[in-house]
Amino acid sequence: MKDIIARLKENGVTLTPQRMAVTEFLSRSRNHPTVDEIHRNIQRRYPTMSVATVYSTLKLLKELGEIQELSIRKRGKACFDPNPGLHHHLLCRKCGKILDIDFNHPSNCPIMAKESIDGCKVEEVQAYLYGICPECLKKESDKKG
Amino acid sequence: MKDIIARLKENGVTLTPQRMAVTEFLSRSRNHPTVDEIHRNIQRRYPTMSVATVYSTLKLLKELGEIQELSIRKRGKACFDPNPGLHHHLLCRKCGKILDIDFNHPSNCPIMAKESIDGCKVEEVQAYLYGICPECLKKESDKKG
DNA sequence: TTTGATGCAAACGGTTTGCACTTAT
DNA sequence: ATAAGTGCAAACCGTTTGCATCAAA
Repeated sequence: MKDIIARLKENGVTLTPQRMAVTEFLSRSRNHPTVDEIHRNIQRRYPTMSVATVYSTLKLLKELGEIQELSIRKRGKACFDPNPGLHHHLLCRKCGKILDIDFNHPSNCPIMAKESIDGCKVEEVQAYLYGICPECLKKESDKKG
Repeated sequence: MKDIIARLKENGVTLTPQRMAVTEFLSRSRNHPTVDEIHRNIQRRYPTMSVATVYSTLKLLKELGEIQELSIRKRGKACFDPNPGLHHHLLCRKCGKILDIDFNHPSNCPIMAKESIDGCKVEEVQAYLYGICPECLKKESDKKG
């Protein structure tokens, strides 16, 4: 969080209150917010905050490699991840939440052979797991007694 | 191809020329076409073919489990896969094509432990590999001499 | 005749764009 | 004075929807 602001400064980015607000909110969030979630939240403090600015800030942060946009969408809306590094995601089919999943593929997994799967050069892998999150699993087992 | 038509018939689906055309075209295609790709192609033979019908047919085929819609998009457009089974995809960052990738995770891969990754129950995995397709790899090595 | 599929056009919703206004250098 | 960022509204574009028309059982 501190570091990201520092890096933005280093990159000559003008740190306006709006950009700070987006950056801060996204850094704190763990639920891969959509544009309107970010926008609505920030509007509580900056009533004039516009969606256009949210979009432009997200674009900026993405280009600087500080955040990432997921390949998948929440009900048709883009969602953003403050962690730009490689990791995977689970989509809970009960509650719709998207959770970060950290795991490494074992060395005998074909996708580790980064040079050749079906003759393709693989540079990055994003796994989307579909299933049920711990919270919803707990609810289920509670119901059963 | 024959089988899918047969299965549709079994399911009591009215096999209109439009539905046949969509089904046929998608079955033959290997490049995960978008709605307008499907539409444009079919319009050559059925000039009155509407996008609405393409959408409704794709929805129908999806619900019957005969095709799948990918989680990712080609320039913002949904793309469809005639293979509804579990497999993965490579997105070529040179030419933008989406290729099918078939591989199985080894048994020591965490995502095979379907009960528990970070406390989540995993039911299905879709891996999106980002890299370079064989065709573009060839072009590259040809250039180098 | 009734049912359901089609085609058109309008509506919808997320995202992008253009432009006037503001702010900081 | 110049350059850059913001906010508003309109435009954009893929998708969905409503409805009149058409075809089949």
